[in-house]
Amino acid sequence: MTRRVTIADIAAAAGVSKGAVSYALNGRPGVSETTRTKILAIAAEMGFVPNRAARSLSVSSAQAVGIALRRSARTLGIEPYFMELISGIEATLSAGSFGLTLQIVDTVEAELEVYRRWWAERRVDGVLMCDVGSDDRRLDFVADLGLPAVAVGGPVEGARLPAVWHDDAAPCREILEYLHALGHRRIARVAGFDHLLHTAIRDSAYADTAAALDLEAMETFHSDYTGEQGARITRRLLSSAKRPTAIIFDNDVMAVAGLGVAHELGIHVPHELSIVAWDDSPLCRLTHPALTSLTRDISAYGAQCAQALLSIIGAEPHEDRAFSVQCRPAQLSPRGSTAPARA
Amino acid sequence: MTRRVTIADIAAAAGVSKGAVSYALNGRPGVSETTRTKILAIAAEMGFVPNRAARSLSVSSAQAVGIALRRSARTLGIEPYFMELISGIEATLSAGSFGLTLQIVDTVEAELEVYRRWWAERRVDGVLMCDVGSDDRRLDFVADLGLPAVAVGGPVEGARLPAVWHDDAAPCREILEYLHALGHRRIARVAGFDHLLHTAIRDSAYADTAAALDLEAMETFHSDYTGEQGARITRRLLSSAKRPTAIIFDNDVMAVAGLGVAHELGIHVPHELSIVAWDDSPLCRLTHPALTSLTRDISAYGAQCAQALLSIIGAEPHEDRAFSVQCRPAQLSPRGSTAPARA
DNA sequence: AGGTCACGCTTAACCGGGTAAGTGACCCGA
DNA sequence: TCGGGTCACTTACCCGGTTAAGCGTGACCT
Repeated sequence: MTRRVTIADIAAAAGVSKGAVSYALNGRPGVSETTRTKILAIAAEMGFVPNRAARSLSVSSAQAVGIALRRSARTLGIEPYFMELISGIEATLSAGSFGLTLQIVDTVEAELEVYRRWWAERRVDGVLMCDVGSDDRRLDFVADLGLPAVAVGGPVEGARLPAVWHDDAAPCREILEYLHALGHRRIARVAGFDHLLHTAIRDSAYADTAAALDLEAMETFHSDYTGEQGARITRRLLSSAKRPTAIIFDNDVMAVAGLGVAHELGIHVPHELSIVAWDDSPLCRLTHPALTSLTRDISAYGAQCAQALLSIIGAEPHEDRAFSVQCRPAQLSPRGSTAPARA
Repeated sequence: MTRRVTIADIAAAAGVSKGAVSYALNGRPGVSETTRTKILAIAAEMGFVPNRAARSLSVSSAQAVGIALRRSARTLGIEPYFMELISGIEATLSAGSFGLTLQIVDTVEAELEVYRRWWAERRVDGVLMCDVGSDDRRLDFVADLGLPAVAVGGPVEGARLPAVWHDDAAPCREILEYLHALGHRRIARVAGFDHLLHTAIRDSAYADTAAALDLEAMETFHSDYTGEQGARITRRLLSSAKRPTAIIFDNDVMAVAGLGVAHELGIHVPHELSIVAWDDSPLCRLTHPALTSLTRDISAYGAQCAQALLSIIGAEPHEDRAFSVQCRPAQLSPRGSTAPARA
């Protein structure tokens, strides 16, 4: 294992100074084309890769972005959402030769502390914030810190921060009208954390749409996105006297759990109960019947978030430095879990 | 947003030199207790956090480890395994104030290139390698590179690298004997990638155990761990003339898909078909019936892997610098998806 | 009293790459 | 022929934290 090769080594080999090598490698003026080619050739031959720490120290940029996830290991593991998001983020970042630093935290305080440390240490150039809440402390915190950040979700009112989001209200209307057209009049919804912004948005979208349709019942129950909670709520719903003929779940995991409960109670899906899931992961196609769900390209979403962050960091050509980006809303993919309500 | 505070600022405020501040902050001898306390107080008051790049540059350590995942976004998303593993890894790392750098790659070549770059850039101090294959190019590659690494899985023969693994053979025997005791004589197995080391180990463990028992059939079909493949193979198995009475799946995702296929074909689980899954994620408890599965604590496993890596990096008290670590094998958790075979 | 040693601190160099300022050499126009 | 300008490169210092070496002071020993 030989010593790493530094620009000093290249300079020596090429018979020029460190400075010339630096200019040559960074494509800056200051060296002749002949010398540049020679230096590049030598650098390639010696397998030169610049030391990240040294570069960071002088240009003061980490060439990395951070993401702190505040969800339990179990939720993170089972929800395909996060890994797909990360994979999309990662693809964009590595295309721009940025690194991704990941940390899992317990509490908001811990999360804020991570941001503070990352920024003070200059370990990251910016962060992506998931699970945006309706009145999120983190937004002001990072803005005060001066830490470049993008909110993954929104829209964020009076934002001092750009957000990448999609319209959640339209798909809600779409689902409800679809179920209504199928003849469903008693509909329930198992929602996610009620403190999250998109939950609030969906809440009111459902309420508004329900009011406009002649529904007998449209109730919402908040949960924590876990299968256990999803199953528990579904079990209660399906055991009630006037049970709903359709249930909408705010994520795929709860929907699968709900389907399990229906099986357990001998309630046939879709003949006796229709099920709709948000977030069309492969999970929705695993079950029988396959779940009708709201499809969105989460990888692409992650990619857009990363793009937005790179843009405010300034690593990107900032022609389209749009402050907030709205993505294509989720599309309803009808599958086997929805059917006309029985008379 | 004021300028970052550096040790020079603290030195000025305390009326001492940069060197003294450094000694004080790092708990090294060279300053009196009085001065040390004073410096620490001033540093705390000014909110000092050392610049990571500067420290890395002088001590040449990145205080970060890397993990490159070579799986498609969809597999990563849906398999709870990875996120649980990462969460365990992360917990240990952040306890030692190490960062985790994540990258997703397509090919082995890309993965090797990532390792080379990370190490050359000194972006990481070591890496964790998942999905160890039976004749894995990566092992020699990183060893040649001199990049500290730990294999997540094993055991690796003639290893130049430590590995953290658990006995896969014993649980295989346990499953097969359990199913045999339940009266099953025609058993099938839907396995994972055949190039992976643990797949090979399980292959021979099943073969050996099957030979010792009076089984009518014990066939294995390799797949790619996706639900689609799992469903396809299960569909073929259950449509055959002499269909198995029990199927063992090498991961939870395929098991859930298999259960879906059984429902689809009107085959009752567990009365007509028993199902066993490896890797007991919450997914296995979501379905109805809940899946009998092999439980192991994946977070804890990840934590041990990270511990091993920190130990060879030298960041840990290396009392127990065991070269390879064997963990507690998976335990069978019987649930509703297994029952006595029908006569 | 003189020598020695430990302590507490400063100085200065170093890690490796970036970059402003400086220096010849050369060309060009007046 | 000389001033002015450009080109090609070197010099030197910067980033911020670490650390070997140096140095003055006081204590302790003989």
